[in-house]
Order: sequence, then structure tokens, then C-alpha cells
Amino acid sequence: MPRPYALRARADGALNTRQRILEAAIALLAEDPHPTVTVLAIAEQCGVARSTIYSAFGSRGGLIAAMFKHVFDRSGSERLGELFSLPDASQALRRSLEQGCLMYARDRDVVARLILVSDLDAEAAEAAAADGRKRAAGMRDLAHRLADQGHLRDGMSEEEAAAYLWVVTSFWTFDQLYTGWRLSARRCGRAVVEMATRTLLRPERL
Amino acid sequence: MPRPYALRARADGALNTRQRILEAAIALLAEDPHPTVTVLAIAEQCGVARSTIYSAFGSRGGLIAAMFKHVFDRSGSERLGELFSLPDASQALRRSLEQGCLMYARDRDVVARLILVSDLDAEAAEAAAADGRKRAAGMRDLAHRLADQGHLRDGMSEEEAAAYLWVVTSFWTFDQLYTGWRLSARRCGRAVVEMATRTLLRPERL
DNA sequence: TTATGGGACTACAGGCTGTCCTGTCAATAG
DNA sequence: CTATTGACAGGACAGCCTGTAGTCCCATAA
Repeated sequence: MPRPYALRARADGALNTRQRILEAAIALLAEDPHPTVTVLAIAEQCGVARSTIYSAFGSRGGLIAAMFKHVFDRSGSERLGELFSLPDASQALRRSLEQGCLMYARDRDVVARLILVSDLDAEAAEAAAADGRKRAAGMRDLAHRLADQGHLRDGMSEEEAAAYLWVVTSFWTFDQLYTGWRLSARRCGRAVVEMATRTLLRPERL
Repeated sequence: MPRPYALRARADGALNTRQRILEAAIALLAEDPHPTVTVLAIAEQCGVARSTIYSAFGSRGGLIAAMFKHVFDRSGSERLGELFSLPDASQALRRSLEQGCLMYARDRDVVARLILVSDLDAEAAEAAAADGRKRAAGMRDLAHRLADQGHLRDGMSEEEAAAYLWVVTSFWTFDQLYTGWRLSARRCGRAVVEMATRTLLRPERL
């Protein structure tokens, strides 16, 4: 007959290990420009057995998916949420796009690497897709508010506006400017805002 | 003493084999949405020994680099060049961006896959970078012509214009709309042109 | 006829994933 | 205090992948 276990401390310890592995894995991506994202390398990075990673995340794909979520949900996303929720939709657009670029820039290498390896792994791809759906919903919301407040150009439908916002807020749009064209994070932000506002908003309100 | 060999037929055969391998490899990417891009899989796809691929391309990375060049240089790029060279820079912009989207759409899966695996392989990454430099030069040229012909908005420098063109002509910009937002190739083209023209050109010339 | 080189086939070393199994140790319940 | 439980380390192993090397066949050109 099984004994009922509360396991407060044990469970905490396990959670802690999970966190430690995630942090170490992300640190590995941040340090090395072309890291070998192998389970062994990550295990060694944080002094944990390879088998521990499998028991904590199930598979390499599971680990990468968890890293993806971790990076995209961590520090800075509240700040972004605040700006995004500014009452004036036009201000929300400008400020959150700029802030988004700063956030992308801070973790550029990690994010880029993570997106790449996620795309090649079915399990991790799901995490990336989920993040995409979240961003898409956000952009529809912003487009709706822009329309409501009369910011959109004549002939620009809400749905079309959401599509444009979707494009300009993607990591790759940022990175084409940042890594591809070597602009500073701040300039990237300005450029992205410029594209969005010129394309979407009434000229007289620019 | 080595004998001078013309080897017309043999060399032709070898070239032929190279081509066949490339075509087969690209077909493999096109068929399967999530293909395992292994040398063995490609070898089997076109009924060739694995070792033949190594002797023809040197390595997996070499093969991928060759595929990259092959896809980006093949049919359609003359057409794109034509449109790009139209005397009216504004027309060149619109027509070549639309045409570019049609080309991206035709080989979408192959291109996406190729960009992903290229980024994770040092050797293939060079091929991708070379293609990027080519596109960057093209965009600078177009920006220069737009400036010369007085199409650019007040305050829009040639260099800045090139950066915007660089972003909107990237594969990922297209794909965010095509795969991410499920627009048709034609609508993607219109959207990209819209972003470019609204951002870059004088409002009165739209 | 004969040397040459393209290409097939085989074998092997080394690296990675994923699974399984054993052993150790700290936390917990009785 | 003692027995149980679960986190974790460590190792072995199958299976797949890359890259290299050696061997053989045979069409071609001298």
C-alpha cells in the first residue's frame, strides 16, 4: 500500500533543478556564437547528468521547447505588456514596437538560435507556433484598437493592419536590420515603428 | 608521366551527376514538409551512392551550399532581373517585389528548409551570406535610383531606404505573410509593395 | 590494348539521441 | 529510529548520422 507523500522540499528541489538546467542551457547559447546544442553539452554546462535532463524534459525537443517558453516569457514581457496596453493605441504601437526591439536585441543570439533549432524539431516547433499564435492575437487586438480610435488610414482594414503588424513585429524583421544591416537596437526600433506607422496610420496623424 | 585527358564525355557525365543530385535533393525537400536532410536520404532519393555525394560536394555542408546557390540562381531570376532593371525605379520596385514574392512562393518549402539548415552549418552559411550580400547590393542600387529619380520621401536617405528595402525583400518578411498569415502569393506581393512604397516614396507619387 | 578516372560498395571511427538499469542519498512517514 | 520514496548520477547499449578510406568495376581516350 503506497504511503501518501507530501514531498514539499523534494518537489521544490526538482523544480529548482529544472530552472537551473534552463538557465545553464540558455547561458550556453549566449556564450558561444555557434554552440553545439547537444544534450551532453548542456548537461556538462550545469554539472548535471545527461539522464537528469531526459527525466526533467523528456527529450531534446522538450528541453528546447522549454527554453523557448522560458526566454519569451521572462523579464521584460511585463514591461512590454504595459506599453502594449497604453490607452492611446497609436502610442501603444510606437512604444511597444520600440521596446520589443530592445528585448530582441538583449537576447539576440539566444533567440535566433532557439528559433532555428525549434524549426527543425517537431516538438519544439509547437512551442514556437504557440508563441506565434499569442503574438498574432496581440496584433489583432492592437489593430482593433487602432481602428476603433480612428488611427487607421482610409482603405486599411483591421485584418490587413493586423497582418502588417504581424510582419513588422517578428524577430526576423528586427534581425534583418540588427544583424543583417548592423543597425543599433534603438535604430531598429525606430525603423520598425516607421514602417508600421507609415503603412498603417493616417498621414495627417504621423 | 600523366597523360593529358580530354574526358569530354566523362566530364559531362560527372557534371550531369552533380546536377541530378542537386535536383533530387531539392525534390526531396519539396516533397516532404519535414524531411530528414541526411546525405543518405538524398543519395537514395536519386539512386546514387552516399560516397558519390561526398566526392561531388565534399561534405554535407558543401551539398547544402550548392543547393542554396542552385535554387536562388535558377529559373525566374532573369525575369526578376528584367523587372528590377526597369528604367522607372518606382516601377522596378513594385514589379520586382511582386515577382520576388511569386518566386519565393513557388519554392517556399525548399527555400525555408534550406535557409534553416544553412544557418546551422558553417559551410552552407557562407553560401547564404553571399546571397545576402548580393541582395544588399541590389537594394542599395535600387535605393540609389529611387533617390536619383526623386521618388524618395523628404528626410529619407538613400542608405535608410536601402535598409527598408533589405527588410521587406527578405524571405522571412514574405513568409510571415505567406505561411504565418496564410495570404496568397499575390496578396503577399501587394502587401510587401504597400509597405515599401508607403514607407519610402513621396505620398503624392503613390 | 591499356592507363585513367567516375562512381558504387563496404567498413570503420566518432558523435549524438533516447532508453534502460543500477546505485546513492536526502527527505519523509510511521 | 527505520523503512520508503523519489531525485539524481553514471554507465551500457541500440540506432542513426557524418566523414574518411580502401577496393572494385568499367567506359573512355590514348
